[in-house]
Amino acid sequence: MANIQQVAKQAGVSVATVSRVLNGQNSVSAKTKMRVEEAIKKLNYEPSLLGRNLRTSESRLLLILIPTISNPFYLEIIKGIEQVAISQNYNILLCETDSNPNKENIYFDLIRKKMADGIITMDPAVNVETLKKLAENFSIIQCSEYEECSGIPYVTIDNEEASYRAVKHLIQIGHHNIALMNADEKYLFARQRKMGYKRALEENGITLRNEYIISTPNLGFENGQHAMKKILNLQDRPTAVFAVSDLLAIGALKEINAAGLHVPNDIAVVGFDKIDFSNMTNPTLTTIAQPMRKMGNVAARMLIEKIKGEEVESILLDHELVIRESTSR
Amino acid sequence: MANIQQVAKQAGVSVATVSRVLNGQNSVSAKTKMRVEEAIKKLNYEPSLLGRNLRTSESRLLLILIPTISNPFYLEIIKGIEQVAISQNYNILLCETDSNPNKENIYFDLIRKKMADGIITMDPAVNVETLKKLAENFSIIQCSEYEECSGIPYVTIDNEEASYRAVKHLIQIGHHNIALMNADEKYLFARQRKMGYKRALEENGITLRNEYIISTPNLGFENGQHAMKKILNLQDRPTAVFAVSDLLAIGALKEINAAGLHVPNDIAVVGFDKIDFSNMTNPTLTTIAQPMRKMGNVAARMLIEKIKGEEVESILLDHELVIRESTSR
DNA sequence: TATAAAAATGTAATCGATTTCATTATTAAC
DNA sequence: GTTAATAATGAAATCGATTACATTTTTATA
Repeated sequence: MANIQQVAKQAGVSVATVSRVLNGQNSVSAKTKMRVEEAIKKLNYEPSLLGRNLRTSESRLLLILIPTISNPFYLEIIKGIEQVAISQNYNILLCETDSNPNKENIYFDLIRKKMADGIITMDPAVNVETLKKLAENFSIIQCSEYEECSGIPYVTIDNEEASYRAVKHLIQIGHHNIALMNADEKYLFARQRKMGYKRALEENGITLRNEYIISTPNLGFENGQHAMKKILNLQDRPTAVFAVSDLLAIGALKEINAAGLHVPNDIAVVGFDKIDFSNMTNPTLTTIAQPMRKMGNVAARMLIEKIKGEEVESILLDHELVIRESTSR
Repeated sequence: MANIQQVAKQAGVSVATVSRVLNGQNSVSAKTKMRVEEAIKKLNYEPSLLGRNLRTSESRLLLILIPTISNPFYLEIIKGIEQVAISQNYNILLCETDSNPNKENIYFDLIRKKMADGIITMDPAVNVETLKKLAENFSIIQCSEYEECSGIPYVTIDNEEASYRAVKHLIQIGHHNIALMNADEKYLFARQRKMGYKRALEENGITLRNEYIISTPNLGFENGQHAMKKILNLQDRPTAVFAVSDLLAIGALKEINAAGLHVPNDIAVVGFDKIDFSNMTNPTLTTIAQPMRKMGNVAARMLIEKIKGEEVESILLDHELVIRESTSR
């Protein structure tokens, strides 16, 4: 495990010259460059990033905060982030917060202690104040879910509009009794999607029924099952369900099946996200496709710009309604 | 952004003393300790890990190499690793290799350049020689999949036995024509599971039929669909399928359904891994449960021991057959 | 060939912590 | 009240790179 000093000695030059070769500066003569490269090869030298990072005051590490690693929705975003990060010589540290402020704090500490250069958070509902304060001194980008008045740049989709389209689709194929399986309204996206749902109903002269709106604490499969159970027990059973996450929708699918009912004949189902599994269910799931890969790309690009000290603006990306078996007979 | 010098100045002590307070050494008098702590608070000081890491020659970062982030099988292992890592003050860098040597090399470089203290790899089939050489100088543990004669410690399950049990279960419920949906035999686990399959057949006097063994390049959902298509086209269609991964099995389920056949009445299906989704399908999937969480825990513990310079031994963990709807009528 | 300009190289400071060793302050023992 | 032992503190080296600035070498120009 040689260091730069030993390489310099071996090549008969100063450490500065070795460093110049290492960083591809062209103020080194071809001859010395050769000598240095030979020394590097001979000693099997690899420059330590610990030394470099201290000197340059950067870690080239980006933090990604997600509530849970179990929702495939995030995975595709992560891939998108990584793609850009790697190409710009950054690496990513994946941080599962479990929406737990304590766990989140462990990762916040990493940026406070200079072990990370920036944060992409997909879980800003926790610890908003800390996040805001942190954003004053460090580079932070919000991805998918965001805090409205935090002043922290974000990339996301138009949730209200997406939700509106999903519900409108159900109405167009003839449904009037449409349930909304929503997330906890502490999440902005939940509030937005509810608005879209309402707008679609209103525009089509359908009266909103509060008992048709069910809220779940999380976006997991089991939550979908549980919520669906409640829906199936309603007096006037809805003929369609719009779930704000594919996992919820898949849980609903399962529960409807278990009740001996048929999708979409008895109950139509629409999900949200277009995770890979939404195509593996039986029937396949109609859903709103989010441009997850692109969202990741954009978030990473924004963050890196922010780290460089540039101004960045928030961005809304497009979404798409993907009609599949769960809404077509 | 204060540094240790400024804190020392503010508190009227030397940097050594500040460092001692920081690291909780008890050779500091209560009075000075107070003064230092006040200075820290006043200056809002956070010690830089860049400086510390250079001095201590460690990064406290662990690399986790996985072929793809899309298979939930790995996610639970990762959680297990993280649990132990965090508790020991390590952080993990998740590295998706796509089984691509070039991508793998990017991450290998991270350890060569001291930016990581160790590696847990779940994808040793790529770049075996490089891995072996790396293991001479750095701490590496293999998890789940491993290279037999590499001399690198591993934690995994008894794949042959697990496979044997799965197939035996199918035989016990009356099946004789059992297909094996296997992975590419370049993977050790694929070879081992094939052996278990063979042993179960032999012990029960069932003749092995080569056309019943289908091999897929990857463990994805689509591979399962594709392989199942082939199986359904066989002259003498098997009445049961054992797939070496839940994703494959879920793909198979889908395909069987699409063909208008019923699981398990027409064809029984057994998967492998017990990923969360194996319980969300319809019917739910009989599968071999791997102790993923524990495997992650153990791998992390082994790696940290190895980093400390201790000797570590390879470990085999228990597995379990979970019987669900796809094999019970 | 002498001199100025440009290119190549070296010296030493620097990043921000930890830690060894030396020194000073405190306590204990007689 | 000494002296020895112990506790507390500080000075300075160190980890391994980068880089500003100084110096030397080379090239270009007249």
